Amino acid sequence: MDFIQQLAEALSAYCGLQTEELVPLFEIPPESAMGDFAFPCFKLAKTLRKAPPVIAQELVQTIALPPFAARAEVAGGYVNFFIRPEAYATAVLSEIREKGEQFGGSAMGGGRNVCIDYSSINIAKPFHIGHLSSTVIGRSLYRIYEHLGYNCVGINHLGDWGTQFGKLIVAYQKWGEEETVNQGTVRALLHLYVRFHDEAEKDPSLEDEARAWFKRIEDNDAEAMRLFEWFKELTLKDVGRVYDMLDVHFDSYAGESFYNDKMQPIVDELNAKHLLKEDKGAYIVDLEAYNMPPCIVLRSDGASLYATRDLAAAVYRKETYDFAKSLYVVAYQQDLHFRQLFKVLELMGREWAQDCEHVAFGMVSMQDGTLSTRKGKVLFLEEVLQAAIEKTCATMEEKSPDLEDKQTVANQVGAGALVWNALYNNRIKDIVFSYDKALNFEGETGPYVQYTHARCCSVLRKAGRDSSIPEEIAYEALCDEESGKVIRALFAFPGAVRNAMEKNEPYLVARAVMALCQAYNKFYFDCRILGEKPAVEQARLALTAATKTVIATGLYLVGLRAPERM
RNA sequence: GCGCCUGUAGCUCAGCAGGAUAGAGCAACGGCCUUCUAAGCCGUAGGUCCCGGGUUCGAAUCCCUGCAGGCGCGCCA
Repeated sequence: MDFIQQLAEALSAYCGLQTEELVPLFEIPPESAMGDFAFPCFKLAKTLRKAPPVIAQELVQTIALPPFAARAEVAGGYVNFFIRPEAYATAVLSEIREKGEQFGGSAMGGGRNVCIDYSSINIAKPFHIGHLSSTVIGRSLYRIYEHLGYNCVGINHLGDWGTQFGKLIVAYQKWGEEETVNQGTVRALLHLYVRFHDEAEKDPSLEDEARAWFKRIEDNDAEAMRLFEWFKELTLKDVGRVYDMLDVHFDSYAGESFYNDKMQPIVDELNAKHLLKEDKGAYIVDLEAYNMPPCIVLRSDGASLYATRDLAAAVYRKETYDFAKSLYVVAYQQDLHFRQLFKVLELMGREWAQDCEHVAFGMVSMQDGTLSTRKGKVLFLEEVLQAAIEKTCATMEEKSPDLEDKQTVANQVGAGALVWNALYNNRIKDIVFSYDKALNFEGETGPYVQYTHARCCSVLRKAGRDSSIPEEIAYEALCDEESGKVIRALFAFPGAVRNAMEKNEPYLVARAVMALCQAYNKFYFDCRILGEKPAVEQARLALTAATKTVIATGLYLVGLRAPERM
């Protein structure tokens, strides 16, 4: 698997540069017919004071090719290296045989902790389509970091504090019933919340009542706390259904209320370090020197704010988990907030502020406008999931009516379509939600990948094999164009995983898995597997087993289940 | 007004730590199931890489000026 490393060593002798300097210069040519790896000579032109094509020519004539390389060709200013196909196949399949579903993983994390704040839902508010991004990006990063040897702490930073709970209590006491709320759960709470805002427009005194009730929560008043805890419990139970459907889990549910008693020390510290400044009655950290608006730490009435709470949370996480990295998977709207937060931490002398990162993602909207909880204009994620599952059921009824346990597979594929759709692009892109797109099962979709996995399983099953790769393989049977492309796609997978971690971009893994599926489906169409000569059949089965294993790993890292039949 | 982000095929996007003829999927049109899952495969058509400068042997990619859109900017979270 270290082809580039060895080619670089061979080059090093010629040009005098260190192997490590040469390795990153290598490229994959745009077409496989041009070679497996390319070395552009343009950068050497200056130091060697020769024209790139001349350097390329000399390189080809001078260097001693490692045994796995068939030949090197000059193409303009490039040297193109051709790897012996059987050497390529041997290297890739051997590594997958050894590592199995750990392929693409490593121990680079060294067991260090990574905190990942994701999903972070609001209590008493619906889990709507807009929460999908944070939930699945965070979960995917969790799995990618773990794959690379980190120990992750998944944190659901619950939005369980704020005046909205006062509003909710007022609404419940005026218009709610215990039974209705217990049955309707979050939907019922949402109705109350929406009604509060409608009525408050006519009668502003309701806002005062709400503030008074919230004050009672802050003061730990028994009745207020009972309702507050009840709302919280209802929401977590309700949302738990969606988390189960998505197979998402958390290590901590320490939310906003958890930090109530942890903010004072932060304020004291800011004060002691002379970072706090009084301004119009409020206390702020002036960030003008850093071209940012001030960070408000205390309101003029002395109450704490979002930033205060997040400062306390950041410090708590460092002290509790001693993280190597702390990620916040939150929409890009909060970009300024996080830049301020990290800057204040830095000013407090917390050097680890540089290990904190806002993993921002784009907005989700509907074709007819943005989502608004206050107006009750939301699309419940659970409804979308149900629709996806129903569509999957219908498809299966048509395509594979005899399948056992259709419901389980439908859940996996339906959820898979949504999750894949949310993770297939660069995080920062805005998404206009459409059922047509989210429930598409053809082309570059989750079901396509799951289908390819099931197809591999089917071939192996018919051959009476499992996904293990035999020691002895007729590698020369894997030298055709189609097999070669599958091998190359498998080879590219580990780099994609590392890259995804470094950039906190799950789509890099998704794209690598997609490329593998496309290569395999082409191979499957062009190359007969079962019933070929034994040596050929066995080699192609081994390639199928390797593909199945890597697709399964990729699906896991992105956050989808890998059904064996569908 | 200031700040952050985005602009590539009809649509959704990849490519952007500079490199070889700018790639996928969807939608459209045409083809492939008496052999391993057709949720698949193949083909056709479709592009002033937002405009203009600059850096470079070389720019979709880096820098600057515009234009268009999204988001944010003191007591919400």
